[in-house]
Amino acid sequence: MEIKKYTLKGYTPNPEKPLTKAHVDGLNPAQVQAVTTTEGPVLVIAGAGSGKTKTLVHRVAHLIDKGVSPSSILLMTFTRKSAQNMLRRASLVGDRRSEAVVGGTFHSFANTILRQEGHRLGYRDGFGILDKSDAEELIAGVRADMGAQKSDKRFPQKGTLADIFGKHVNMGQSIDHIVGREYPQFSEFSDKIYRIFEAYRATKHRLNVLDYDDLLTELQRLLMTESEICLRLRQRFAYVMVDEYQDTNALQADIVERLVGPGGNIMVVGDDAQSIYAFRGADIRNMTGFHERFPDAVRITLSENYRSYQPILNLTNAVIARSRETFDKELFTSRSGGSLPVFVDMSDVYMQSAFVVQRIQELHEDGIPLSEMAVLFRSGFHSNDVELALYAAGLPFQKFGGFKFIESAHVKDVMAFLRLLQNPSDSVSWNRVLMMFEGLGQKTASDIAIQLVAAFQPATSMMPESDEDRIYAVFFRFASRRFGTALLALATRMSTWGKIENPGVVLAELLVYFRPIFEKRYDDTKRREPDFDTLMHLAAKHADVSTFVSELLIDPPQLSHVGAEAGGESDLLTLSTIHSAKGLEWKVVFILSLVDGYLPSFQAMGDMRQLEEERRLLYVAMTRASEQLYLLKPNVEAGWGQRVPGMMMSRPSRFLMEALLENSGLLERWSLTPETEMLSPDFIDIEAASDPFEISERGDRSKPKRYGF
DNA sequence: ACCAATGCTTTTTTT
DNA sequence: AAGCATTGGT
Repeated sequence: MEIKKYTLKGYTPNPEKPLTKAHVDGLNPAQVQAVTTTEGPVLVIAGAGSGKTKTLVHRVAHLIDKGVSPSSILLMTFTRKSAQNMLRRASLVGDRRSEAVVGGTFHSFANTILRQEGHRLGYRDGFGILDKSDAEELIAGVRADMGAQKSDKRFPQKGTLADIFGKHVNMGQSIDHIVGREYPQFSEFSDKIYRIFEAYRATKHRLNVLDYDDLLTELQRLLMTESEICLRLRQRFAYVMVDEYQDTNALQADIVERLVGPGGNIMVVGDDAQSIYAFRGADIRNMTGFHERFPDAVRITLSENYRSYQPILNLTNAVIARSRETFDKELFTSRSGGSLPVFVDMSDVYMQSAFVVQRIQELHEDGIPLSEMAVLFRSGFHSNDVELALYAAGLPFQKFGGFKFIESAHVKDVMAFLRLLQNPSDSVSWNRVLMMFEGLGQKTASDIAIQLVAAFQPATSMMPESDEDRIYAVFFRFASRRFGTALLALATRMSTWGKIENPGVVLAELLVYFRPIFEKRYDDTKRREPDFDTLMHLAAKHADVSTFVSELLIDPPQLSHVGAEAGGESDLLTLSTIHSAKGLEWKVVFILSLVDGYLPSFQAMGDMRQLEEERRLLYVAMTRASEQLYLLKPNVEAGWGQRVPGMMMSRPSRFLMEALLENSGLLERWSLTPETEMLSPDFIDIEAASDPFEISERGDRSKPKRYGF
């Protein structure tokens, strides 16, 4: 039946809320400008705590109220969680329509597009995704095939190769160039490294898998070669916003540019002072050179800080003042009052833990919820001792960053089965699964895996075969081996699982099968057990196995650990690496082990660029605090570090000392007495202080060993 | 030839 | 805690 079109004149689609100024109320002039400048390219320099998220949220609501369709707004953020957060907040400011906004990370966006259009690039349906360790394993295999013999003792390790490949791809520079600059010791091999890279690429294609970088490069290739799709996407996403732009790399910037096209509407938001991902190719020139890419870009700077009290800002400003930023923005606030950041010097990490626990308990008793407090640190393991102390004190916490639970061996075991259901030619997962059988080792596993991959190549036979038939065909060749029966039993199971849609159900069945293997393989099953519940919980959120698997790999929950008492608690203390704390804030922040060697970390010393990144890391950590900031400095022993094991590190972070050079009154110092009992704030004049802040003569930067004594 | 158990080393930060 | 290299056992 034909439906007649009838146009209502002078009528725009009815927003659930009328067009009002609601979306600019409560914003400062710069924020209003950012919200209302909707057309053309816009660069927003947003200092820490300057209401960046609020601005983005209001902008989304504003666009929707203007009549822009929510599904034509694309919001790129650092994690899926932060996208969801923003869209939830936007729905409070505006209405529920904002939930239809497309949001996520570059990788998840690429994944979505490639699932739809990947066949144009030669991928079969249900391509798999390799996480970092899978990728490294595959690289190791390729390297072995190409005969990087043992005699080449100095040939790069798989992890190094992966790093080189990653930088090559993300920074858009030749392998030769990267190796020459960052790995000069391998210069002579750069030819061979390049050949391994090409072979690795071919292998991935054969296995129908993409690694993290491929998600981006293949999206880029799609945009380049399929102009029709590119144009369609440009029309579809008429308004693009990118958060944390300072942490994007050349590849991502190129994708943005292609996606937006000439004359498109793009807003990027970032803060060069908070750029902390250069180690994986992030390039600040995406921000500083924004005007070269988009000449008519409007630049807006948000520098009023709504988060922290002035004393905290004074210190953070002093820390960052010594780095050379491109965009000047001394942060200021109208939040008066607040106490000085506290510096506590302690003799070892046990004392540090005792202090953290006791102070948190006191503040908690004073009425500050645990969820308003955080303990931050440079590297995952820096919090080990604090975690033990928190357990002992019965304080519930959650830990972000460092090892993720998805990376632990038993979780990877389970996931390997699921990934094979998604993509049966994933030889990395086959290897993992096959090695679980008794009497089946490295060699046989890889033999079987090779045959399986061959069986899944397209056009192997004229007859269309089902996945399970192909698997059976291969397994039958090994039926007479010791593990033959078990192998065939697995094939049967897999074909059953393959028919179930609901990932929760598949996982439950899978766990029944896996449990005996699990019990035998691990001796600390008690500790690992709870992760299966977590997995079940996550699986329940997804519609099918394939999306469950890829989402878990692309946007893994950052949670690495939940404290024992934390089961049903809702008021949890946060422990987090500084990287994972990006964009968040708490009333009270403790920064652990502010020792030269931990922050800056050893490995960053001796390289100015890396050192500068460490400084920004400290800046990010300190600007997370709104009311109270505790800087902790125990003496630590360099245990297993490559450099001088056993060396005592007792100098406060150089960044802190430098910040205090001109004004030592930025801090308050507390001294602890060993009776577990804490003294009331004990004001010590920094000038009069003894050892820790004494500025000694420093050697040149190329000799990092001199620091720390 | 292949598997599996044992002991040594390594650990930044993450999509 | 997981990966590596070595070695002993089948």
